[in-house]
Amino acid sequence: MIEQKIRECCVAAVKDLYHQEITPEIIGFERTKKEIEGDFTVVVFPLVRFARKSPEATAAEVGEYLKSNIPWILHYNVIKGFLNLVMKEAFWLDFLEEEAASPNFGTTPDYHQAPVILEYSSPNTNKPLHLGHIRNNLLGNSISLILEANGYHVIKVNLVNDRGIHICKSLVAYMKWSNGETPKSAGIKGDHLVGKYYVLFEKQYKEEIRSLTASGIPEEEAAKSAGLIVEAQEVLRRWEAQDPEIIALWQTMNGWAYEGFADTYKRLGVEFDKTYYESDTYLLGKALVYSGVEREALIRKPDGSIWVDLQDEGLDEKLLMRSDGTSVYMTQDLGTAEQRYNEYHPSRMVYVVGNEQIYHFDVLKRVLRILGKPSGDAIFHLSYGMVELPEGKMKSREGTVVDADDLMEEMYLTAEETTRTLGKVDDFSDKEANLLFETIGLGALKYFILKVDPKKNMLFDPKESIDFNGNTGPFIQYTYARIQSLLRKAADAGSSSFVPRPSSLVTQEREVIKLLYQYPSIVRQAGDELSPALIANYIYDLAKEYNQFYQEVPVLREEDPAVVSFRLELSSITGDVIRKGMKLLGINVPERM
RNA sequence: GGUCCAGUAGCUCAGGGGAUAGAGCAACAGCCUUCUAAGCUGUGGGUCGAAGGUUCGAAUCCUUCCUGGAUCACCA
Repeated sequence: MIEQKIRECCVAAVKDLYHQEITPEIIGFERTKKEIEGDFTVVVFPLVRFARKSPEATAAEVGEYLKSNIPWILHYNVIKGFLNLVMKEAFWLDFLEEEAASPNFGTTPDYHQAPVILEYSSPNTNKPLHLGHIRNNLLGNSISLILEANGYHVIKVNLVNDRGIHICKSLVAYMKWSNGETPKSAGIKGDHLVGKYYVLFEKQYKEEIRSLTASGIPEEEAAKSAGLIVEAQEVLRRWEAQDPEIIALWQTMNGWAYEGFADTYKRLGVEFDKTYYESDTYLLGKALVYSGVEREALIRKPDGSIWVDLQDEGLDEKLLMRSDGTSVYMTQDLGTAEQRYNEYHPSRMVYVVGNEQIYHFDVLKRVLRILGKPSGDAIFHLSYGMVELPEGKMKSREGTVVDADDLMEEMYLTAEETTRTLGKVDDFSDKEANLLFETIGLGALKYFILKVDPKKNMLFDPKESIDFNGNTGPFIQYTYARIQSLLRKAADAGSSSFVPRPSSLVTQEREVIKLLYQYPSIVRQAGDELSPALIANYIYDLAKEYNQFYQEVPVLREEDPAVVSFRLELSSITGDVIRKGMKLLGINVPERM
């Protein structure tokens, strides 16, 4: 890595020239800005106090030292405290031949012993997936691929929320009003059918509360005493008592939901190594909590409920077990964390969960620590921001939820319309064309979501369809398809595979190579920060740079066959990096579009 | 009220101690007899929420304030 070499050489320069010891980290090292001549820039301001000279003089002396000690440096220039280094072309050409052309470029060989457990998706069986889940799933899927590229063994797990009072609500509604309809008889996707009954319950429940309050009952009391909610609670009791009738219906309706989810996951392109169900895990953690009481790390209140007191740590008291001895979400999460930790001995357990649960994970880690469990330190909550609509947060009650299946279908249709209008598929078979629409539509959606920093909230306006021009998935896909078109034409013309070295590089070639050089460090950084956005923005920069090259520099039209051959090679490598980078985002690229 | 996150061009987003703050969209003006115009080039557009502070240097770090959001359930 040239950066390390240059940093070390700067340390040596300060030692030899100024007889001072410095550490490599204090040196500023970056890519040279585009308008200025140079490939890499050393910021020497931090060195001037050791040199006791002006920034310009320091930069010049260090520059001279670097040039005579690092053979790859051709020359340098100094602007204020910025030492701009120009590398020899051989440096870039060696890089292309020896690194970029390698199939493993940008991936680290498998070297991490302990796996990483990555939990994401975590749907609720009474609601179909919506845009928020899409972000979650795309992030989880992409992060798993990025971690794998960085040499980690990733175990992707899904924890399905398939029990609880909310699930019982859809059961009650179904028993009352369905007349036994099924996804098949209703012609509705399973998860949507279940969701329909959940919504119906909420609607009727609200109606019931309204009529109760109209007859003079306070709202709070009405919400508790309404017949529907009482029924749902009764169903929950029967469920916990394993009532065969309830269990059977519960299994049937959950089965419908899973069939629906499976379709959505498939179209989104996400998958899991293991699926956990809360109905299996909700009792886990109780023993942990009891042992915590015995060790007096937790508090049992007179009514029997168990709490953890985090007030010394600046938080509140938090319930861990109800007074009737039943467990809450936290109890279960304590249990599953321990279970996974003991099963896989992971180096990290990453949870892709929305930022509304920051407090939950904070408490979870603290409680595990209080209980003396090391699993708490392995937990990392990847908290991502919400997807907001122009009018604010998505609310299922107000019908402002953007459904995942609908959105994917819309993207497909928009892709089809745009593509047909442009006349791009006139010579495609139906099958090829449909595949292309899916690739472009889903590519646009995925890129749109993944290009923004996971931590930040993002805005989605359903009225404005996701763009296909500019900083978008289709733009990148188009660039890739263009490259493949060039390569096909060249292959047809029978150009040789021998790639001679060009006598010199034009600016556009050099800029593309410099960006290619960044790729491995971007992949590493994306792995360190668990941020697909870094890959997305990088691939965009690369595609944009390549397009400029493509537009301004002849490839096949070039007369010198050696230059043609080199430019094809550069194009081919760029195409490979675009494909690999997009793959890390879970986005496919088409050979033609 | 406590805690946490965010505020950068009209809009959506990059940049998270270094040079004159960048892209895309939208607007306007160019570029297809030549490798795919889902492209390329150019123009306009900014007191980086505000004020202080640290620093040779601050959009970036610290403090306070303003605005928006999240969260603080015997929900998950």
